[in-house]
Order: sequence, then C-alpha cells, then structure tokens
Amino acid sequence: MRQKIFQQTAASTESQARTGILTTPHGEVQTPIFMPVGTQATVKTMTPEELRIINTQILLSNTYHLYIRPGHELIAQAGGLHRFMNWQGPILTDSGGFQVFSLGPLRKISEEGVAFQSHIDGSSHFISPEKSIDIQNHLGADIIMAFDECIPYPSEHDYVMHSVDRTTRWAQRCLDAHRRQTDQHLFGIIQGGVFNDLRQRSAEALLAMDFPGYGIGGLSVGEPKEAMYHVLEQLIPRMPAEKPRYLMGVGSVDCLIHGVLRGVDMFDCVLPTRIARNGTAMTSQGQVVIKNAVHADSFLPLDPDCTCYTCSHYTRAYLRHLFKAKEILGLRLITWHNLHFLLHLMEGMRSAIQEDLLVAYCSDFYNRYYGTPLEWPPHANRG
RNA sequence: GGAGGGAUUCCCGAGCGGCCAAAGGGGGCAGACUGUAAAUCUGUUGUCAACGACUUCGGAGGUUCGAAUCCUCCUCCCUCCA
Repeated sequence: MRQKIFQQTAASTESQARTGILTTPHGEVQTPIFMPVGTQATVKTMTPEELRIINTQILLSNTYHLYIRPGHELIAQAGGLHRFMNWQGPILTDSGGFQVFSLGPLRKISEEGVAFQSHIDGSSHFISPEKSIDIQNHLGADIIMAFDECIPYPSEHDYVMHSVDRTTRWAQRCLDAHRRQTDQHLFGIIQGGVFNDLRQRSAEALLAMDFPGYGIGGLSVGEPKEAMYHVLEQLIPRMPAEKPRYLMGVGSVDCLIHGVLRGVDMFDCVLPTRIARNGTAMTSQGQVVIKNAVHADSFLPLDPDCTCYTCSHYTRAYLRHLFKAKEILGLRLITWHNLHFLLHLMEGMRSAIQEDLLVAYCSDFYNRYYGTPLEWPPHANRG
C-alpha cells in the first residue's frame, strides 16, 4: 500500500460529490479544485503573487514543453520547477501524453514510446514512459502523471482497446521508472474513449497497480458532453473513494459542475486563460465577449458580483479599449478575472458540499450562467 | 511661369477596355477556443423587396455593343525646373 495522500472530508447526499484534502510536499489542497495551467512554467500573464491573491492552490505544468525548452536538466540545476518559477505551492506536471494528441502530425507512436518532432525547431525527440518519468523526476512536481496516449474522438473501438492496453503497459513502466516515490506522487491515467467497457478495462488494470491517485484522460476532446458525463457516471463509482480523481483538461462551467456532481476532485484546463487572452470573460451571468461593440460605453464592471482585482477597479469600456488597442494589460486583467471566477466557483461548490446544499448551489449558478436549468439527476431525461 | 506624376469601395493600396462590387493588407463587425504549436484561428465587411437587381473607382462630358480602365475639359494633391 502506497502513501495515502487524500482524505475525504464531506460528501453530498444528493450526488457523488465530496470534499477532501489532498496532501502534497508543498502543501495541502482543498478539493474539489481547479488547477490553473502553466504549461511553460508560467500561467500566462500572471505572476505567482497574483495567483496567490486569487487563492490558487495548485498549478499544472508540462513535461513535453519544459523538456523541449528550456530542458529538464536546466530546471533541475535551477533547484527544481518550484524554485525556477518561484511558485512554492503544489505543482502537478502532465506527462506529455496530451501532446501525443495535440501534436498529431508531428509524432509517431510505437510500443516503445512516441517520436516527436519539436514544434519549435523540427528536431527529433523520443519520449518513452521512462523518459517522461525521468523528465518529471528532474522537474520535481508534487504530482506527476503517467505517460499515456490521449486518443482523439471519434476513434474505433478496436483502436481504443489496443491503445488502452498500451497505455496500461506504459503505466507499469512509469511506475517502475519512478525514482522519487517519497516526494512525488505518480498518478495513473484511465483511458478508454467513450466506451464503457474499455473505461472499465483500463480502470481495473490501473487500479490493480495501486497508484495514489487517478487521472481520467481522453475526455473533452470533441465528444458530446453527454458522452463525457455518461463515462463519468459509469467510471467514478468503480474508483476508490480514498484516492483523488482528476478529470484532465476540463474547465468550462458546465463541465466543472457536472464533474463535481459526479465525484471528480481535480480539474485543469487552459480554457479560462486562453479565452481570456482572446477576449472572453466568464461571469456570473454567462460569457462576456469584451471586444463586442455593445460594451464600448459600458462603465460597469465585467461581473457585478465579482470581487476580483479586475472587477473592482476597471470597467467593461476600459477592458474593451485595452483589447481593441492590443494592450497586454487587457490579457492580464481578464485572465486574472477568469481564474478568480473558476476558483471562486470551486470554493462555492466545496462550501455547498459541506453544507450538503450542492445541487441547489449548482442549479442556481448554472441557471444564471447559461439561462437554462441544470439537469440533475442525470438520467431524468434519458429513460 | 514651365515639365511630369497622381486622385479606387471606412483607411492604405492593386487593377489599366469585358472574367470587377473591384486583389491584398489594415480597420470594423461577429464566431470559435476544454491535460496550451494559441495575445490564436475562422467568417464577414456598397445598397436592396438579395440564387437577382441597383448605385460605386475626384467632377462633367465623350468614344465603344461594353469603361475604374481610352479621349476632352474642370477641381484638388505631389515632385522637379525657373
């Protein structure tokens, strides 16, 4: 039995949701949690101090990108990722498995691993499960991820099955290669696309390996949301209650709410930071595309219900002006707000779980955001 | 005073007799974005009762079956010489 890193603290009686504490070498994390993404050892536009102000508990960073540039050895030389980027809180590194998906045309998969062509200079690189773990051991994140294949949607059952089995073999190789068991927790990643039998197959094999936590990967890659929710409903009850469940790559408001209701503890996503840089804010009343002409003379805050730095000091008209003028402050201010917004949503859900009022909280939040009612429980309209 | 060059759709700028409502940028308007190849990408941008019609290429005339494109005059701008 490996070190126990997760402690459930409360559970919702009307859903699968729970709160918990995830313990890492750099501090505790209250779950359910959203993890801002700092792919290249920085959450784009935000300083660590600013991330602290909005109550960021844990960050994500990326193996592939840091390996390509500036190199994992350099980061180790700098004293590890925490020191390198000046973030002393918990960090999770993704294994590079997502780049197997996102860098599609630039890579070739084999049993041994994945041959990549650098998206920077075209140079050839090979990342195997052992290599990914070695890089992550050098980086020194608190939580590291097994090297997996993130499969596109749609994919044939047959392909997914072979991929799942390979990801399972890779998971064992990751476990065998891991050299910092005491201060880095290695999570396995359950794959299987939208096929319940393959999700189960993947889960059974990985649960037998007794990872301290599990990622649910290969979702939010283009499949209908209903399909994703259905996978979660089938899969999560089969996952151990005493271990954290991390739904990888998810960060829209509806998916966060539906994920928490189904028992997910951890999320990460580039969505809030990316759409912020492209001029879209998430607000209590739904998305606001700040570049749109309707905001030109609006001297109201982005979100009247928000207490973040951006909303307490700047108007929509000013933010729109910054975007129109291509001023970098605009990117920063909306990134700040969007991250605050999602972290605040998660905090709200944690409190609601503790008071066992989660469904009411989520229904209200969802309705104000989308203007349509939250569907819960899930099977109400599916027969 | 003399010699050239130029005025194009919101802006810059191609076009130099039919395939031109007019390339390409910019700007405007809108959409997308889910383990970040992203401060990116896509669509749209004369008018209308709109698979068609109508008005546009400094202004006024003219040549031609047909003109943003050729000719004449006018207006304004730029360069060079006195």
